[in-house]
Amino acid sequence: MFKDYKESAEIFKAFCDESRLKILEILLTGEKCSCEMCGNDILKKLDISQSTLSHHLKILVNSKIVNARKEGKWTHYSISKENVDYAISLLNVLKSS
Amino acid sequence: MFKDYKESAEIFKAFCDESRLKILEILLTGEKCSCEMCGNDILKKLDISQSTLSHHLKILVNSKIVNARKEGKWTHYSISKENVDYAISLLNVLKSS
DNA sequence: AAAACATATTGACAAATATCGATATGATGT
DNA sequence: ACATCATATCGATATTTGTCAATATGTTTT
Repeated sequence: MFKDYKESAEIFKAFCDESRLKILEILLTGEKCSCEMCGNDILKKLDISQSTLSHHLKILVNSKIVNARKEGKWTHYSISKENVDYAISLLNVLKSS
Repeated sequence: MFKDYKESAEIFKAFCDESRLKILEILLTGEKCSCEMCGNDILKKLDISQSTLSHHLKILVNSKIVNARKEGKWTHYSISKENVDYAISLLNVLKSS
């Protein structure tokens, strides 16, 4: 059973938007610093503005599925495999009984 | 990688709303016919109206996470473990590399 | 400390979503 | 076939979300 509906719903928000799935897919190739995220290449690939990217990154970090590690000028973003595992464990509950 | 962003996002929509998580939790105890869903007990527990429940059930069925089996007067709802597994497999991708 | 650059926040708006009460639809039992 | 009951749809509204351009903030380099 889910202990905290609000928190669980929050976690899955990470995955229910196309742009965020694309961002996660990019992070799948390894940690990316924000300079790489905002560099024209990736932004162009996503086809969203810099502020929209920032908004989505905030949601991803908020859901704890993405880690943000600040190092001087840049923030480095990476997928939290630990919390992906936690999300998976929540889904696994739905297979019980 | 995600083949179809739109479809994947759709699947995870099942889990990103508190009411839907509560409905899934109820279905976790086994298939429920709509009479049981709409019976006062469950509806009261969810604290939503009948039409709102119907709306959420539609989203759940649409995401394929919930099966709807029509049998005469009633529709029987159950969790599709197969598609929960599919959702899990999508999340597992995020742990690779 | 000023300039340059990266990123977050703000304010505005459109689109999507959650919700309700009322009504329509569709199946069952009489 | 009519009445009843279960559930879906409709129409309305409030809230949330995604998006952008503009601006603010915060870091680095000169």
